[in-house]
Amino acid sequence: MSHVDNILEQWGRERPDLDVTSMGLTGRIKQAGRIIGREMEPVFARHGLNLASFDVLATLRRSAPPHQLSPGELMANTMVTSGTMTNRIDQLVKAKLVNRIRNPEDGRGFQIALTKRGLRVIDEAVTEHVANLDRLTGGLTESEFKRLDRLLARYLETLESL
Amino acid sequence: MSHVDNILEQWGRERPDLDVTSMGLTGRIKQAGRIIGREMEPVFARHGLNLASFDVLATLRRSAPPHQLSPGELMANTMVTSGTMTNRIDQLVKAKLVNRIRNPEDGRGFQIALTKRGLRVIDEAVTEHVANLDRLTGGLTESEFKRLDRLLARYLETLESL
DNA sequence: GGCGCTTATCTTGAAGTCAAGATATTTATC
DNA sequence: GATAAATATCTTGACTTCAAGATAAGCGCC
Repeated sequence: MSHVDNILEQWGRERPDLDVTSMGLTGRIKQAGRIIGREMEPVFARHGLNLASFDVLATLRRSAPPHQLSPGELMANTMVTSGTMTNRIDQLVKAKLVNRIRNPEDGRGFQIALTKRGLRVIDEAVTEHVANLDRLTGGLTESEFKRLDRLLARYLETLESL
Repeated sequence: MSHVDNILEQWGRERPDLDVTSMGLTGRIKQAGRIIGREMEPVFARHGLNLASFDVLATLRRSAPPHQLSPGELMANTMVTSGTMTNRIDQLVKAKLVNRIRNPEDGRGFQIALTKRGLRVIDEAVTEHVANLDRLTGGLTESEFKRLDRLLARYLETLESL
């Protein structure tokens, strides 16, 4: 029995006036997200990355060649604040995985570009990351996977239109 | 179309060699978890709490009367480290929502107990929290909700036995 | 062309977390 | 009953994040 079921049972005993059905679904989503996140980290670590740096490098990698984005575009894609992004970029520059390139047409802006090494590192890391995600979803049958994926997509739709 | 679908599409263009199907499902779970977390915060804030303090108070509240647990038990239930728990308890003591009670039978240990005010605050907060979670799942039909919940429980089962 | 407004990025300070180690108490062994 | 091992909790230092504000460069209107 899952951690989440325990919590629901306890609430049922101590606050029987509450209907905690919705807490079950949301709790399971958050719990699954935590476990997935925890299981992702070792793969990143093997390539000298963490979730933060992987996130930035992957965002650059999947953007069209020449795999360059401004800090502002990276912020929008990764949903972190400007301070966080400055910090992340600083580290990646230090690790020689990206370069800051001054934008010649707008002196306020930069382009963040993958270095040759950055491209190699993220390509290797993503390949292994996908294999890891396959492992993390491998306990489901194909039918279960499809139904869960479809229902999650539907749920996200309702969440994102709140 | 969701943020997650965009990411999958980009990977499909830039790394067509990868099968990113599993990234879809895991990405949706993590994204849904993020949104749910973000939407939960304002409710906690209305009661002077954040996710961390709500978590501790709720764990105490749903434990059997007299709603007391040791820091170690709280750590096990909330899955944070000892330093974090000490910090959380300190704040709750300062806010007069819990008391540290020396354990007379084991001088190493404490019991953390809800104060009268703590009990009132968490009871009010949980009631509103559940209503909020109802709102966050209200976009699904009853049938969709049930099927999603069941599949998530099944998926968690596979994850927790990794 | 200059003055203010907007935009892009960085800096600062506060908060929360963790890992590692310190402290204090109990339990076990002799 | 003294000493060692185990246990429970707290302390410290480093790290990441965010919000708010600072800095710097472009843009528009007179």
